[in-house]
Amino acid sequence: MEYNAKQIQIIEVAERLFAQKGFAGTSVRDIAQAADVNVSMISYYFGSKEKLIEALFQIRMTESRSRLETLITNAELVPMQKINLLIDSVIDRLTGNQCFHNIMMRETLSSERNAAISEHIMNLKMRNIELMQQLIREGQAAGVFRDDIDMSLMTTTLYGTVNYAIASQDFYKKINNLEHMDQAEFLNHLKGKLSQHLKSLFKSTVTNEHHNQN
Amino acid sequence: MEYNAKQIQIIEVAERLFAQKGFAGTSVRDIAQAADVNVSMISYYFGSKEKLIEALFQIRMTESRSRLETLITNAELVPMQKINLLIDSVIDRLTGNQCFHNIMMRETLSSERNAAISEHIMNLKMRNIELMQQLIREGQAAGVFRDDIDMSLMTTTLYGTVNYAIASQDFYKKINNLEHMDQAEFLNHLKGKLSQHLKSLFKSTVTNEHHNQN
DNA sequence: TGCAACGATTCAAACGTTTGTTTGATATAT
DNA sequence: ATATATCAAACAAACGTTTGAATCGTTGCA
Repeated sequence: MEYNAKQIQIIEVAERLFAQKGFAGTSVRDIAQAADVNVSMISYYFGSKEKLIEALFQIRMTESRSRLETLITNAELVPMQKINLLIDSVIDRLTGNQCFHNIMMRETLSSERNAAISEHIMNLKMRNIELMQQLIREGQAAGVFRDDIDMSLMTTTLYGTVNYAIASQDFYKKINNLEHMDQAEFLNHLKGKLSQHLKSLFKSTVTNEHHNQN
Repeated sequence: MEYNAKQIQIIEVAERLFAQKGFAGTSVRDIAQAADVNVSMISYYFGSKEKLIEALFQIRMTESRSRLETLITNAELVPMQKINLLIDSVIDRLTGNQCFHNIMMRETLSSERNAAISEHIMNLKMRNIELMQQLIREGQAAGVFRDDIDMSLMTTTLYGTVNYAIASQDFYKKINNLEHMDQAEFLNHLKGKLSQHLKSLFKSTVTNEHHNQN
């Protein structure tokens, strides 16, 4: 499915509004006005509001497909370097697509799920955890990673931390007295801090050195 | 502000529905039907749908106030034990009030914020981070914690991990082949895993031993 | 070049529902 | 008898979607 310029314009505006106010909280008239098109264009191009958000997911999901996989699997790096690469990649991906990941988080929080969207999210998570699994196994085979790593909880910490940091960035700004920064400057700062934090967190937990039971 | 039995019934039903479908996605008629009361009772008792969710926040926030503070500050425990107590307390609080924290997460993700609710959330986060700050300072004064701990990112990892784990519990269940468990059994399992995971994560990162720069 | 014909696009208006809230009559309890 | 609680019904506004006429850009033929 390819989309013309006007359709993409509508999708991008809808993405921003869905992130700001939620799917149910955004009316098709809101979207039409912000995208500067007639209300009926949304039904005309997408069929319905529901199909519009499905189109958004379809686009963003195919965009992200296999961007990282080859980079990580092919690089000739030691396992810990690959983990660090993965961490930075997740930080970049989530900070670079805040609106979409905001929407995805909202969908994850919902019980009444759109089937098509649920499957998109499920597929993405499967890919992510398989990638992580592969990296961990590599490190274990090389003898530098511990054998008792809880994979799904490591990914939970990775995505959970970055997601939560982005969601409460206003609070983080206030707490750390960074309100003087503009958005781009602040985001760079946050990315650097997150990268440093998560890398040191993962290093201490994942490597064999200095391992002691609690 | 005290509420009678019927009001509490309405609030609890609303909490469940807001968590399942979002605030905007839940109609007052949904709530009235699920709570088995007439539609007009919501306006009658709370004034409006907006005031209803504010009442929910007011109740849940005052409930949680100063439950933990005294427990932690007064206990005669070593700093690391206090941190572990904090971790378990956060896990208990978030798993025990999934609906409410789901709603709070949704509010955090929103840009168009209700002022009263924003302030409740801000106050809660302030209390949480001050508590963490106090514990960390104690450990540093005792010489067992590192001096360069990023407080706000540690809390981000703590809350982010637990929140994300709860939000994607269905996925976690599927990944770890735990679909045979009933909800209570699974939740216990998840709490145990989270506790173990976060404690080991914090221990390696926070303590002075084996510290090496990356 | 001129023009008819065509499908794709755009629009204001209207459609039928659903929304949050109010009303006014009735029931219950103190 | 007085205040509180409950209800079906009605309210205007907002909702997602459809309609049908108007406009646009391209193509085929004279």
